[in-house]
Amino acid sequence: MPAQPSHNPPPVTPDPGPEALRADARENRERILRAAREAYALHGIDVPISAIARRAGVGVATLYRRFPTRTSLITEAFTEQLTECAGALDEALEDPDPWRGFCTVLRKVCAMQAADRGFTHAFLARFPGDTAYAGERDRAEEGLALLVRRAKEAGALRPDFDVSDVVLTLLANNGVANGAGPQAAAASRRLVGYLLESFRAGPATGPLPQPVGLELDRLGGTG
Amino acid sequence: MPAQPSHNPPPVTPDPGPEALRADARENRERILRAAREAYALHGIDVPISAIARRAGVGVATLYRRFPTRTSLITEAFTEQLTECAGALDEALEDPDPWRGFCTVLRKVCAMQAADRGFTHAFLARFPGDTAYAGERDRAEEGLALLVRRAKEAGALRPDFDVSDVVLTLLANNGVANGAGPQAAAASRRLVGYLLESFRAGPATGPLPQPVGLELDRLGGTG
DNA sequence: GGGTAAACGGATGACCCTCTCCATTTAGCC
DNA sequence: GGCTAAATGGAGAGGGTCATCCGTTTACCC
Repeated sequence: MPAQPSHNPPPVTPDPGPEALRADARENRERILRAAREAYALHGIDVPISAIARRAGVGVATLYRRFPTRTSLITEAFTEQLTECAGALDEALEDPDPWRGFCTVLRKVCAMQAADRGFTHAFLARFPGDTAYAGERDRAEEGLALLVRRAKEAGALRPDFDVSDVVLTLLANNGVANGAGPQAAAASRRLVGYLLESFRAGPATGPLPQPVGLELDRLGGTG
Repeated sequence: MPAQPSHNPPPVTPDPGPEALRADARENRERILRAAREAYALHGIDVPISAIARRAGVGVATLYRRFPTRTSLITEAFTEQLTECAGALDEALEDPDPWRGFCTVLRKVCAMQAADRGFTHAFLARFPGDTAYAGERDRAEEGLALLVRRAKEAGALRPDFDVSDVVLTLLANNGVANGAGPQAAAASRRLVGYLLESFRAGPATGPLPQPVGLELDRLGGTG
């Protein structure tokens, strides 16, 4: 649907969208995102913008024209992984064995956390006034609650497990992923192994400390 | 043993030690340490030196005269807590029930982590070329290994538990402590509750992922 | 009380990071 | 091939932190 040639005035070009860009600009946009993902995965979320620009082979101004603020770049860079997480949850929900689905999704997301230094930061960080992920997050919370309920009803997940314990797991895994250096992946696997054993319904488990109402959006690094 | 009055030349005054300071200087030194501990506990280890100096009511230069580098201040500020940890371990070793001692020391150290934002950072951070804690650390590793062996021999700790799983626990707890904000303490308690259940020797536990040889001194934040 | 060396603190330099400006280059269309 | 608007990139403003310098103040000893 080609537009009228002479005047088709978008009010203030609020967000042209990547498709409306000139070919070279779109190419550069992709290069920037790739460079950002690599840099975040390797060095965490604190890498300077200039380093990303250098890695992408573009000037700083180019980066800023495409991603006006630091957080907009981070948001965009991790959308792919967030989608992957959502996909893992969907798969888990389709598994006829809810406990297996539960284990699989936790293992998968934790492995992603361990493989990418920046991912967790982006995943858990509070983006000031940001609603970019809100939709995904709500959907994830619903799906998670459903999965947990099913696993409990199947008698495989302990009854005093709380949905917020998933967030607890992610936070704990985050600590391991960020702290264990080159052994992050292996350490994360072992932690998740321990926790899943704990989560499994068993004969004689004593009372746990109270669950905490951790929510995905109330988490955040240093605030 | 008073020194000769006129000439008793220490080569380059390598480290006068806090006792040799003038009264006001020693007072200020204490004020700085107190302010640093407060600030680190509240805001994490990233607070600027100037903020600590302001909180202590001294100038920046005074702080730097006493603690020439940023890390030297951090090291000194957390020595107290490290000593407390070592004490907790000693108590645990004296407990006739090694499993109870094991649980107590893990609970205690994790609670300290959760209560103090900066503590874990300081505890786990790699201090470049630093050997200040080396002695304490070696002693802690020995004691920990002994405690773990006793708890296994008592049949209370699962046989495939590895000493490095203590570090794993600390890292995981660190993630929770840093991520859960105001609920850090409660979240940490719940995590430790789950993990201790997993660590307890039980009838039918499947194989765990391989242990990782995490060591106290090979850990570190972002490297 | 007076002398002296220790201690003090504000100003300052060096460095790094985020984000902007503008002269120059380049892609897309006729 | 030439025109035009989009896109580019380096230089630099602005803000923040670490660490130092030096003129002034203060504690300690006699």
